[in-house]
Amino acid sequence: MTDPDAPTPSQLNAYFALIEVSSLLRHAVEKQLKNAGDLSYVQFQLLARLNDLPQGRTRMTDLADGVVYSRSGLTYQAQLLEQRGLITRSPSPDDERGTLVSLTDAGRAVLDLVFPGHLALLHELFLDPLRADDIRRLGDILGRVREHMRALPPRSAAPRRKSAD
Amino acid sequence: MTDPDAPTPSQLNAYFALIEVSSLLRHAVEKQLKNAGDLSYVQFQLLARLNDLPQGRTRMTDLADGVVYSRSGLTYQAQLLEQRGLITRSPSPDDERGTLVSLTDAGRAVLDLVFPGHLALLHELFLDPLRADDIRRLGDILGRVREHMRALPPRSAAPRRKSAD
DNA sequence: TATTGTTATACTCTATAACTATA
DNA sequence: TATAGTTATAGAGTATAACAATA
Repeated sequence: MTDPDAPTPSQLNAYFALIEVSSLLRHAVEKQLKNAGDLSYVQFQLLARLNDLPQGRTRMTDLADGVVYSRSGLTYQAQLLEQRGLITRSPSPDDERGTLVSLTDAGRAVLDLVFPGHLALLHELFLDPLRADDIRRLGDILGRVREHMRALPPRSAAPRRKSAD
Repeated sequence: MTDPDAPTPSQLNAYFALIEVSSLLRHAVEKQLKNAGDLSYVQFQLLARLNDLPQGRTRMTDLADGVVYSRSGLTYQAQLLEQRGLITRSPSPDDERGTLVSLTDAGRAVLDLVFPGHLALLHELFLDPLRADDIRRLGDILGRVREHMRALPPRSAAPRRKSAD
């Protein structure tokens, strides 16, 4: 009755809407990426992230940051991408333990191949029904949540310590 | 240069924030549900949906609605839940082809077991950093996106027609 | 002929732990 | 001793197509 955690209708509404929207969006995007360039969403994220880096390369660990899952999962995806010639991996000169990941021209080509459809879908599903100020506000609010989550002790994407929880 | 689909920084910001927030939230929630009640997120959604129905039961197809994936996927999850005694399946009297799914007492018990932690996490990760009016606004905006998506010809959760795309 | 649901199957992804090597 | 990354392995989830039964 006085459960402090009992969510208000407004809170539930926001939660459910977030879950359903992100889940539908992700599902549709995954399909598009698969069809257009035979990429999984994670692979696309990795390539896109590399593409956004000025130098076009990083260490594995930095690449994984925020893509949320285990080291072995990253290695697995990197292997697939390397086999397809979309990235290269080479030992880091600075730290001999590290691996530098680079986007290849072929990798950039796949991104180019996939991007138009990706953007079209993004508009069709997500952006079109919203006004510019809605979008700003949405980004603002979710941006704050993101900062909050990033600042929390990592429950999920724990670096390597003893998995709390 | 004049690509009509080129997203503005504000649009990109909203998109990336949505993806990261939902993905971190989902990851954390999945972990909690697994630990607290050995439920996958989908299983939780199915049980919760059944729990919200006044009669406590529906047909498979209606249960799948919005949980976004294939019929066989639903059958798979329903099998797991039935094996654990959390739901029952029985032939529908109205339509002999249909299957009625019901939540059992054990199913309700698992939900009760899992709910407190679920809500706590929801607050900790998602709701706490937001003001009440942010949450209202967020639910409003995402609610509109949701309606928009639902109204679109189903690319992903296509009922059964010839899979477009 | 269309629809409901199941089955068989193959594949992708993820996580855990053990391991190598460098710092 | 801690960190970067890989490997081995095992399990969970998903999709496709073929199928049976009913409408």
